[in-house]
Amino acid sequence: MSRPTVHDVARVANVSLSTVDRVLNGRDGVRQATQQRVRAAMKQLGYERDIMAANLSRKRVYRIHFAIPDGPNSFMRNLAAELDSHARLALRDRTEISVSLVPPFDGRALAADLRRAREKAVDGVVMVATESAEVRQAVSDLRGAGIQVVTLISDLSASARGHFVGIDNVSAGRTAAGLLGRFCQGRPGRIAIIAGSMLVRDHVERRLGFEQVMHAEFPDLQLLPPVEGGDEAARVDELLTNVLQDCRDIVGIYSLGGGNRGLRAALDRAKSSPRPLVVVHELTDQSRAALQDGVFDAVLQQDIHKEVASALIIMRNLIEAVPVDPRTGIIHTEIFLRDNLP
Amino acid sequence: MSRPTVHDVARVANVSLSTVDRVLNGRDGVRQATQQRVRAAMKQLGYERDIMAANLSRKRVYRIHFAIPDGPNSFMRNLAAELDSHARLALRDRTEISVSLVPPFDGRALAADLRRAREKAVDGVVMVATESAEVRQAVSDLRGAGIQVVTLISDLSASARGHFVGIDNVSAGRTAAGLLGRFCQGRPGRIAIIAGSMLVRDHVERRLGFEQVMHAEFPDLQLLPPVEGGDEAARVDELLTNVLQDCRDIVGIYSLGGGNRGLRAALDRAKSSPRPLVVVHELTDQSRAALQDGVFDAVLQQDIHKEVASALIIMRNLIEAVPVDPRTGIIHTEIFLRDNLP
DNA sequence: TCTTTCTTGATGTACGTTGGTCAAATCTGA
DNA sequence: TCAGATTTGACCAACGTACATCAAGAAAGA
Repeated sequence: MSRPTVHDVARVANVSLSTVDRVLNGRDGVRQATQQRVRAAMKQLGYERDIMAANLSRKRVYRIHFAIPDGPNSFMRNLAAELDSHARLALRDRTEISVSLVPPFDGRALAADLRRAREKAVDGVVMVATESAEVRQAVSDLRGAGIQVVTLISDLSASARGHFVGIDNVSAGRTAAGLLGRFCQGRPGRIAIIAGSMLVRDHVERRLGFEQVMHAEFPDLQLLPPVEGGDEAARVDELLTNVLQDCRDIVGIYSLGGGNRGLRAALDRAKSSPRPLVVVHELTDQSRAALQDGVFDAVLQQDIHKEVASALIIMRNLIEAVPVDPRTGIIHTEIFLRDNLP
Repeated sequence: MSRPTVHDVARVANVSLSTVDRVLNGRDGVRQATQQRVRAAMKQLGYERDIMAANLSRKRVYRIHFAIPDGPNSFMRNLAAELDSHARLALRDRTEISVSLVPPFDGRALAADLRRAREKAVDGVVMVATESAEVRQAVSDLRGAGIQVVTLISDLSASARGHFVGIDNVSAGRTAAGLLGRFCQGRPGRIAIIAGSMLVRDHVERRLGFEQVMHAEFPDLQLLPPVEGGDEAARVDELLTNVLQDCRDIVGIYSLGGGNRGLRAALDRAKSSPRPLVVVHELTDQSRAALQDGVFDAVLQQDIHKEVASALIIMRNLIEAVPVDPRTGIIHTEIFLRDNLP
């Protein structure tokens, strides 16, 4: 009726409890033939070790380290806050969370932090990745040391990470294009793209998806090459102001990174007419207000709370070598219009 | 360093282990004053009972019952399949899932199933609610018997349910209107609304949100009164065909329930030109194909997998009397265009 | 003061697992 | 066949909690 225990396995395999334990925990001193018997019994009974009892016994604590970008970017600030609130709750589940803030878009700094995590001998590392050879090396070292790695929000290419948690950024870019294209319907002109940095994969992928759909479905709209604002409001403001002065026929803007305060400031100053249609990422106080005021038309968002929760669940499963449902890591991109603001 | 245990509480409160146990588990025979001391010690130490150890000790199994609508509706079929796959995994967490399929839109049948669940003395019931006095009574009886209730996908009004898991349906309706309105830009005409039944709250709420935004923001578009297709393809086909024949100036259609196969059949037969813009709910094989073929323009979706996972987490917390983070139950409405199909 | 009732403490067993120790049984090789 | 190594079994204490029993102590009523 209820689930089988080691005792049941021992009885069926006709060995002692100790032997089952030896097989289960990979200790040596068990003959090959006996191991087979025990494993057969486990399979026959459908035995699964009771993780909770096991953890209780060995006083296990999962130690998980988060490496996330520092800086004024309000999205990352929210992420840090989210981690703080999770840290308290996670203790209930024997999970200890540490967080370090690393300089954004700086592969070397991230790699250094990963090395520190390896020395602290944590069980797992969750990071917002920056593309660089050093980072890929550091990740591979972590995995070599038996430490699980999950990328969050921004992925690493061809890396040996365990899993990625975040939205499908190519799809997000395509969505942005689908919306912007339809919203601009029958109004030919140019589209400006503002990114944070092409060193982070999420931005690269968003751009890719955006351009795919724009070229294929809305050939009337011409794309300007992306400008990189480093996710900083002041820089975005400056760059966009220049762009708006240079091109008077901008009908749409896609901002796929941070610094939306600067975006709005530039738009308010330019007072173009008709105003360009604007799709941005991340719902913050600024972007929400801009949506309500009709300055932005759509905001694409990822739910940080759910991302952190997913990352923790996946980490636990990876550490326990439990098969991970790939759907767990897929966070859907939410679309906010003025009408469905929460 | 590590979390405090009952032993620590006993020591600080200067009582025996037995007394702490009595207070913790609400057994009687402890003086008021002593109870205070113990509780104070728990607060001081930040003691939280180790649920895993507790469950191990008392051999607890969470028994959770799901009552979901039966019928050919592919959305509900997916839900049933999802529950099956969860049932296996949940055993790991000491959770036993039972499922019963009840006739859709039938308050009496649902209430009867809830009564059966009460007699089986499960720990919690998750249901897709149908509005009816009998259901409300049955829910109140369940809670009276100490059984937790969570509504899934469709809520109950003014009910004593513990929580709701699902999308914000008013917001979904508003989103549909925002999209449909913009897509129909500058093309005045009439909008048809197809619902399943006004006995389920999700449909009522979607309609409400849709009409709010349509009236406020797109006064050029006139709304036809909703037709009720019972989420059945054949009936939807028939009803919509009639509507399309009666009104030649339909520019948009919002289908907020099931039966999208019928919707598409009717559209294919009518061959209106220009074709009406269509927003529907739930991504199925049919709706996906229609999106790709350009017959549907947007599909709003809720992620059943995440909903079931959330419902289970919330149930566990309710049963354990752990405070529940209200965000856990909020599932975001996903929007699919042709460009971001997964 | 003595009995009765209420309150508290001490102790033990259990849950399913881990991780020991120690001795007994079994298998090697010479 | 015997020493030596290898494999196995029997047992125990722990993890943090639940739950039961019994006895000791305190408070209340007679």
